[in-house]
Amino acid sequence: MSYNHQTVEPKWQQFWRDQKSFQVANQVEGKENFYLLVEFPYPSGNLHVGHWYAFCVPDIVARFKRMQGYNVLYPMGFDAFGLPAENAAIKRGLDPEKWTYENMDYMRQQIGAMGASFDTSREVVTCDPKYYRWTQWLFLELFKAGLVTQRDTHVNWCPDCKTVLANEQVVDGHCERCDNEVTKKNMKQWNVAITQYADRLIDDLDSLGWPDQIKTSQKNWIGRSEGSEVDFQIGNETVSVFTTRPDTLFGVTYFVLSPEHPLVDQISTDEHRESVVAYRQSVAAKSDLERTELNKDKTGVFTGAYAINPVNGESIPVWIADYVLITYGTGAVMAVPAHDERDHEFAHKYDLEIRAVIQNLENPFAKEGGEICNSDFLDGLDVKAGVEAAIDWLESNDKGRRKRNYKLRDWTVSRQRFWGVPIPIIHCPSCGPVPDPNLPVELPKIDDYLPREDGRSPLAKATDWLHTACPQCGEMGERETDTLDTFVCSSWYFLRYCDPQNDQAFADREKLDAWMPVDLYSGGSEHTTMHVLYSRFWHKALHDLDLVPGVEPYTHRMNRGLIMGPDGNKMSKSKGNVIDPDAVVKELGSDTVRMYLAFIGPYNEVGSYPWSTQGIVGVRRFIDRVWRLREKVAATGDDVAVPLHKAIKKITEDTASLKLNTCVAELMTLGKIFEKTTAIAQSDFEIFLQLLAPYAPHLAEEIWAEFGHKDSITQSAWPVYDESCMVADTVTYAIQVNGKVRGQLEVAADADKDTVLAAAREVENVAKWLSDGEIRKEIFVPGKIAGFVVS
RNA sequence: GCUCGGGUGGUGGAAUUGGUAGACACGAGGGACUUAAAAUCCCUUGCCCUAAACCGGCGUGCGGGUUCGAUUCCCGCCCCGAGCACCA
Repeated sequence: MSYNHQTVEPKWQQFWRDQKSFQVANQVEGKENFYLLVEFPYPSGNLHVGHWYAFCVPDIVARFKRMQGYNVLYPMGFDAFGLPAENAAIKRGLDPEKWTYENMDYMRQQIGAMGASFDTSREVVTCDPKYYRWTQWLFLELFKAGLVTQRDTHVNWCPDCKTVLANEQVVDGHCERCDNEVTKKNMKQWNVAITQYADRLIDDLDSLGWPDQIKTSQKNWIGRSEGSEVDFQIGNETVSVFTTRPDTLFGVTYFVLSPEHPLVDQISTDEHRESVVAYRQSVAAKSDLERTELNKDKTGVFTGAYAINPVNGESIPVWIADYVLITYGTGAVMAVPAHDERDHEFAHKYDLEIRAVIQNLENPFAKEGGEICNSDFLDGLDVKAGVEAAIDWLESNDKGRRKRNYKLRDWTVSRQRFWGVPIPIIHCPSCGPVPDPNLPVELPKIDDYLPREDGRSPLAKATDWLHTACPQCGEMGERETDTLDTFVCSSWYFLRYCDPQNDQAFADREKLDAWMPVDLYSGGSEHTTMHVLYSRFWHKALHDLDLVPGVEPYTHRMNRGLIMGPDGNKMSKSKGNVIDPDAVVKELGSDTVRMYLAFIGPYNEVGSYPWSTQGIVGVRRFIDRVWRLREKVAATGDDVAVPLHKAIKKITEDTASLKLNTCVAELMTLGKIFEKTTAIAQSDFEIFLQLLAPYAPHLAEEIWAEFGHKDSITQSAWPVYDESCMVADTVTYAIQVNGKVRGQLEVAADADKDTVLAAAREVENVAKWLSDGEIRKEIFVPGKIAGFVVS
């Protein structure tokens, strides 16, 4: 009878539920804890192939580690607040809460049908007041520590979502969620001081064994550069500039302020005021995208003012130009057209002086006109050494300050949207912003939750909720109406998994000590400069407040690849190339899908793999073959010790390093060997089933039970290989002449060098090649190569 | 432009302290079983040479180098993907 996954799989899923097979205690005597984390999903309403790839393939590792004797935490939950759920609800005219909870119910079923070994008793739902009470509490801890402030901020505004976005949520000038073009606004917003942690976020990466790709992405995003700050006088005002090239100070020929710089009005002369005002208006009207467009012609106007270069007292013109950004450095730059491409382009256009700096040891700051030059130092002095020398010179003349700058901006966390965590702050006319001690501050029920054009959150419509007394002085105040960015919710959810029911604290410290840091965190590469960066920061901030152990939340982070449609393109409804996992599971089974996804490519590398409707059939054929193999099982069978122990070794090592595709290949190879036997010893086949169990758990359980086992195979101990069982009686040597293989030789495994080489000479084809000349050298690689060099 | 990955059959991919390139799977071709088909099983499958096999030659993006031997190490290019990008 052929294998019927439609009855077998639900049976074992029910068994695991009934037995609470995957509920994990925080401590188990004699077992080491292992925390495996996957990113929890948005409750979008349906699981797609990407979810399967994200949840089921790491599940192989969870099951493997469990059998190896680890106490494994593999939890699941829902990232339930935020724009995706809200926008979907708006589109369908539904209540976001109802929509979200219905979706979660459906997705729980789908996740159950995967057969993944999640500990569902630890489920975390971020829109549940029992959860977001602690999101609010943690937010207030950061507020009290001075890491959260409300202030005027140059923000990214999505006109479609009608809310502020963090820098990380703007992709190439477009909203990360809806892809509309983002505009700039100046608004009073809540900011979290992630920039205070910029250095630690970079430097602590060194201690983590993460892939370089992830580390460098984060470093690029944080964008640290080292240089110095130099003061220029403009009239009575002192304006600092940040420069990475203080060694070019003698080549400064003009000075540029960002159009938004607060001093522009003050320093502009009457003669130039009109053009300055006009220019500032034209810049303000531009979107971020227009302003930063590549190869854009540089523009700017002269203010009429002059600045004094501190190193030589020279008077240089002050311009404003939008290639200088108000959000970086001091919003002002010293322009060195001979040594900076942008300054050069600008100087060329507006006919400003270009002056190169030639540095040598006798006369360090000689000057000379010229075109742009990149190598500025003679006699082997490199730029870095020159910069160091320049900073020394500036400091000895009381002009220099060493300074670091970052591209990273503070994290703007307030959102003008309904479906999020209310910011637990009360604005009091006398006391200012005051934390609300009565947590949770629940999201008010309102009928019209649509976002508004004016930038005010819809929560402002809940007037009863809005007006409340100041917890400090009792005066009537107003609640903050903005909600928190959903990335705040996800910055600590992995902590809550350690202690999900706790109503006294966000998590008990002992339980955090037991589980944290996460041993392996698998997720999508799109979160490298969003969620992963935010949560690292959040964790460090909590650590500084002595709320969590350790400075890093994740020991190892890996980015998974992408499953593409059968045509090689990203799956999308419009392309008609979407694979519905539910349909495939119905046809071929959950074991087949998960094993196929493991087989499709290495999980420890970021790649994109096209789904092959034919390829998955190959995996199903293997499952059917295993099912048929069990009929050959007897008390004793053929000797398969060598391939069996090789397979144990290979699968143990490669599962641990997430090369799951080669493990599936090895299982298939071993399956073929069993097919060639006349009978299979039950003890051998049980080892095979154990190796198979993480990959095809339902099938493995079914046959395991057929053999009379009462306990789940997931509770059995992972097989251990024995090196002595892996030694074959004979080995095959490749025989090379001048590096080319000319023959093969099978000899006893323990044959020594002389024996092998002597026999190798006699191999017919080899002898022919040796007769051409004299043997100059002999090569011997035990067990592999015997070789001769002739000439 | 800077940074980090990567380029292997018709396809997805194996194999690197340098040691028989192409495991495993898909696809393709041939055969067995069958009245027939499906399913299953067996054989072949990098390219060239050959009727076929042996033998031989070529072959891991391109060009050099080191070595008895290079997908692997070194130098110089090309291409693809990802991140950053008017960041001073």
